[in-house]
Amino acid sequence: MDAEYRESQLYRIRHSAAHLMAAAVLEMFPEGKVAIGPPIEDGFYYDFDLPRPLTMDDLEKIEARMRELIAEHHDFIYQEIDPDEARKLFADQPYKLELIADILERGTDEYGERTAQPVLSIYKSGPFVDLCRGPHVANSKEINPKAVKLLSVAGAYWRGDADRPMLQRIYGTAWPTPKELRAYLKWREEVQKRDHRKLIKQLDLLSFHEEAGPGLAYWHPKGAMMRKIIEDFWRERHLEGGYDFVVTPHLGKAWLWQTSGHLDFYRESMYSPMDVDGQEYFIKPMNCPFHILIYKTRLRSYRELPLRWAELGTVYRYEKSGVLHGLLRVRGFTQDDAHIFCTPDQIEDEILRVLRFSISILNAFGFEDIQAYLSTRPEKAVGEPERWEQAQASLQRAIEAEGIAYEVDEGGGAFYGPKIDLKIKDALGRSWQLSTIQFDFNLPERFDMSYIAEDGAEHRPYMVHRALLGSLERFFGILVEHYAGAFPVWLAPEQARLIPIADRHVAYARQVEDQLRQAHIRVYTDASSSRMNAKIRDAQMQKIPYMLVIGDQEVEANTVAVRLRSGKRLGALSPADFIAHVAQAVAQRALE
RNA sequence: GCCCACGUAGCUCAGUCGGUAGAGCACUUUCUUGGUAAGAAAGGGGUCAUCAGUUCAAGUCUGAUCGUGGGCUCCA
Repeated sequence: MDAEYRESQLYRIRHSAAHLMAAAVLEMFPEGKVAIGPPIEDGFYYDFDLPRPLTMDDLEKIEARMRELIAEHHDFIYQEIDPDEARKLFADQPYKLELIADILERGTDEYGERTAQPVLSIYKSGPFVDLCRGPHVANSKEINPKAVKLLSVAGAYWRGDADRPMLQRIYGTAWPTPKELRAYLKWREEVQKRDHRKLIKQLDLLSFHEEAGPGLAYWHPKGAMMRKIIEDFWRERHLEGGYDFVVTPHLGKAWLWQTSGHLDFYRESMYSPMDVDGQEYFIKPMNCPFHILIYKTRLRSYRELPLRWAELGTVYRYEKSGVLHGLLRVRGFTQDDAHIFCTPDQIEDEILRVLRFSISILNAFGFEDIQAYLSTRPEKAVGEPERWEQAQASLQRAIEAEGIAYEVDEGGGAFYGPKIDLKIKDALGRSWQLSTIQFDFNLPERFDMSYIAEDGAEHRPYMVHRALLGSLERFFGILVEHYAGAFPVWLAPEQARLIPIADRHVAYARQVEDQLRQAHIRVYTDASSSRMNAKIRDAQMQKIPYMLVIGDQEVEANTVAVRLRSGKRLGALSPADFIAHVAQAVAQRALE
């Protein structure tokens, strides 16, 4: 949340709306307890401890009451108070008492942020008084009652702590004008329409099976076709980018995971071990230890570094049941993983190279808006400080050399090394983290990796993990939402559908189909008994880029009548011309 | 994992007060052979997520389990 927003009138409107919502809720539940209620991106929430779960009916009543409160033109009055007054005022509000204690003892405000001076302040608006630092609107008339809407109820832990009570959080949104509210609600609808969980079903791309285990994706022929296209592209680019490929097993003995440290730090996210001949084996949650074993099969010379080893490695992680979410959070997924092993003086070049490589691949998939996040050394960390310094400097210089916008998360790195994450913005303006480029000072140590340097002595190589798309499953889900299922021609699982108007045109359609297939166009003939209109509708709903209508005229002239999914018609083209047209669209990665 | 909600045909959903289940689409068959987003008719299709319980009687009420959704926590 940026500083500009915090200073804005909109922020005040939302914050004040949250207070009025709390007022309405307390009228409904006089014995209810209030927690906190800040503005957030696109709206606000307030957390409550109430005697019963809220329903959508309640929400409507609360919203109606909020509008009345707004219309009553209450002033929001700021007042500083001393601790005793505060404790008295909020005597029956245990969450507020806890906040008061925190503010006084820890010098934090009600959101847990440090403040210069512990100041207790309240805001009064009508009958409702809240412990609050503000800011608020001066009077509720600054809130447009028709630009406020309550959206949902959800559970939320007090202070975000899973060991503390579960509260009920009401989410709402508020905007300067009803028009902006409508635009926001429309955007939310668009988000729902593009939901990949819906689209992968409608477009017959993937499925999940509760009988066979949650969080495990099944790729149908069309989904698998797209995955093949993505993988082929990925491999080709990696060859051009100087990578070699490795392939490693899906499981390994406990020794491997003890050595890597996963069993110490990560065990609760790993699938339970299986007993094989009295030995514990684990399904892999990561590929790195396997790549290291390959590295260690012989002595390595500085002359053969850097090594860049890539693998589409399928890993399994036991994610908690409540966090699974379509393709975006699964338990089995394929990382587009690679590890770079290099010498200290190669680091700078390697990082720049991998960053450029990553950006060019993201661009190819239609993601142009990229931001970088640099995470640096946390308090608890392994590895020599000089190495951290060098690694962080090389990361930062690479980002700056590429001229992409970035933010630094000081101390936000993993204990084993600093990293750059790349986030893209999709067609709806939402950010998704895709690429990650991270140093690892831990594993080379634990596995005692080395190379022989010019001086004839053993040295520890630098190791960089990187994934560009992240996981193929998640990336696929993001692609589906980005394109709303209408994929660019090069990615579309079915690029063209032949639509014979009557049965007598089917034979010619089959002939064209064969011709197009020889040109590697992914094409199918709709030979059903439906009318042409129905066939077109079906192809439209499947978001197929090209519909090729074939009737008497086309058979006669040896052409196809080309319709795009936009509704635009290209007229009659010979099969050869159509092939050339598609080749062009594929080369340009055009949407058409 | 936690809070709340939900789970009915392949899909999207309806099902009132507890009285043995319905629609549209899809599918099959027949008729229709058409010119750029749904031609018509007939037919098949259900252990109402699963397992227990209450009841003369459960899709409907209760509990547990599994799964899904909105969030929270987590994502070294």
